[in-house]
Amino acid sequence: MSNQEPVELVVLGQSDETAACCPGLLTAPLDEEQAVELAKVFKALGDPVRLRLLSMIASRAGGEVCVCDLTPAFDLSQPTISHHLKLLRQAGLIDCERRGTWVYYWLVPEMTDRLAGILTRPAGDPLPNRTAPAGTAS
Amino acid sequence: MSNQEPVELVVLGQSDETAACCPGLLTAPLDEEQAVELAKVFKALGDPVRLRLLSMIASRAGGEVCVCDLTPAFDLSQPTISHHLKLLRQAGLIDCERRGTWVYYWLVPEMTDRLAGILTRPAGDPLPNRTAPAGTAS
DNA sequence: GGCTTGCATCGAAGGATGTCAATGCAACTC
DNA sequence: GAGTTGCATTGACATCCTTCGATGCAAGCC
Repeated sequence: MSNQEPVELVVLGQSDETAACCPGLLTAPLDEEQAVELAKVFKALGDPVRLRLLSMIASRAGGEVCVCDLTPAFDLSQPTISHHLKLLRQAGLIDCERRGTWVYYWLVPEMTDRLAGILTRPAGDPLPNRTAPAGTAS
Repeated sequence: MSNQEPVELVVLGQSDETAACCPGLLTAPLDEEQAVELAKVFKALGDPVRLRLLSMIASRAGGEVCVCDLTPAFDLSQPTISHHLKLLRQAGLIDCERRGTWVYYWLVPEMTDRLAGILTRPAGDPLPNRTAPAGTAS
């Protein structure tokens, strides 16, 4: 289950040029290819249901959640939840494994770590005091 | 320009209960309302064009970029770029100001900081060694 | 005033996305 | 084996998103 589809994103175990990547979104202009890859991950986070699924999975004590615990938490059909889980998995944010009748999901913390890093600006960045951009115009 | 539409998201200057929010996505299950608000921001990041726009704006030396410098960097029409900038602005990720003929955009670092925080897991989190989930099943 | 330039807004068109009921399939129970 | 349960996949449908050309509007220039 964890390794049957070749579709998974590889923003993580990236190769060479993209590995040099991630000084972060905020320090140098992203090139087209990097942007396309990153956008897939953010798009996966761009839905309330998926965000709640991810947080339910991530905050679970044992680190894993059975789908049977996730589905009833929503007012949505089982196929819909299954679909959202699939998208999160394809984005590399979670992974899963079947154990007997049940399927368990867990967070891939390397991916959220990476996103956090990408959104973090370099240490001594001034935070320009733009509290009042002033009436230069408008 | 910075303050004409009441549409802007307020995931930032949030009020009370949501202010207590943000121990982060990864530590406690998100409630519905938080998820909806957060999803809007991530959705804004879920497009390659917007990611590139954001990174071009964020990584700019002076901290600001004129639209006239952004538009020619893409193979897209001017209205399309304008639309993407609007979405980024509504998400609270950037802001802008008109100066004479030109409009300048800049990053709202508080928002990216907040996102980074949301995606950061608590310090001593074990990073479960799931390198090989083993053949428990599948 | 009239003209030009820079950018936003307005429809419209096509594709992508979220959702569901129906179905398929694996595993467990009898 | 037959039946049941847990989850994924399929196909259909409504909605949303991205993109465009056309247009509007503000600001500077003649």
